[in-house]
Amino acid sequence: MLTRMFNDVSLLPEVPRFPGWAEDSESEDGKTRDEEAERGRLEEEDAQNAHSGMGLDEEEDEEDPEDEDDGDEDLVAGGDDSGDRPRKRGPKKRKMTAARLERSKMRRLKANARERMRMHDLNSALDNLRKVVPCYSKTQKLSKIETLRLAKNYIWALSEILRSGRRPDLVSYVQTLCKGLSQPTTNLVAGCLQLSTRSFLTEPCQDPSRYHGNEPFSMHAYSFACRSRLSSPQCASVPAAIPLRTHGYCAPYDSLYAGGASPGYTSPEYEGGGASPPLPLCVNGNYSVKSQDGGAASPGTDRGFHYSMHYSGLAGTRAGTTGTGLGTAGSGAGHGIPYGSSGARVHGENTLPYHEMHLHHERTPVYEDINSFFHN
DNA sequence: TAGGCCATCTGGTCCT
DNA sequence: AGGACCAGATGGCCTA
Repeated sequence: MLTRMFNDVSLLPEVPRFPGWAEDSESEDGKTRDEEAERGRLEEEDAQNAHSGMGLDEEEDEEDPEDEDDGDEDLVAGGDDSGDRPRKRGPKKRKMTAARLERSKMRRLKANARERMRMHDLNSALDNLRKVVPCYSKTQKLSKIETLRLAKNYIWALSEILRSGRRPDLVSYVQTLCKGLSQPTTNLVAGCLQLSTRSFLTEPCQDPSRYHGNEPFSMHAYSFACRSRLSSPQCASVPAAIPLRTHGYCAPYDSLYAGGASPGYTSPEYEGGGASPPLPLCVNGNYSVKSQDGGAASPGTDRGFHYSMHYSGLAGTRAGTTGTGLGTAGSGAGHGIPYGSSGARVHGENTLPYHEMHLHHERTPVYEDINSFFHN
């Protein structure tokens, strides 16, 4: 069930795809080609093993020459009914004839293959989960347990935002995300959010008052367009700091409401028409602190390039970019959490080329509910 | 080298 | 009988 849910991307918020993700080339069922190739290879291996008898217990390989005939009617109570020992209860064991042995081997091999596939599915689902939690890296994957913990914290944080109708400040947000995580993962998440670990580990956590804000989700103080990566030619011409919003909602929420659902939001900076899509502005929080200035690392070596808040709000882009009515809607519904002020600011650097931002999720009724909730 | 993480195999249990 | 799921065991790989 969980596996199915994780694999079913339609159940997940819309995720803009990073350039690196394109390599995954997922097939319809969410499996990558590599995984499918690997699966095929393993199945072949199993087929070969079935003939060679690899991976079987030694005792199973022992054959009783007396049982060469089909001994289905030969039953042994408890496996041993000789001597004075009382007969064991339970179903009578059948003698392992050669035929039964062979069938047993085949069953075991098939079960192994199924188990392998099941675990691959589970891992694939975990990979999908890694991509939608706030800290994603292709080069340094979160462990399974850390992924689950972070996901739980992330869900909790989002739920808290929805429940309270207030925006948390960055520090408390990161504290929430990092609750129960290991130190390395905590550092990673903090790095993703461009927050020094020390700045929040020393603070008491979970202060409800941190979810503050008189104007829910107003982003006047926190609107930063991400600086375009110097290495990204598509973004090279984007002004360094363009307010994501001049009024109203913050980036991630904009992306929930975009596509015409957000009355009053038409950022004047991006109202220009024309067929060419606007340059995307993002609020990705990147790990690459060193590349804040002009010394941005090259894409090939930029570790931080993968550490990203990939649910970047595309608030800088005008609504309805794709002409589908969905526009940029939802593509930022996620990590681009509106932070309250705690001195920490989110500086995104990654600006994704427009064509890298795939809108592969339909808007769900949930988004509509959220929309109506915040507009009532 | 110890410890963490992972993939795989395996047997048990439950369900169809 | 067979499949799904689970947990224990085991060995490999990697890193501090």
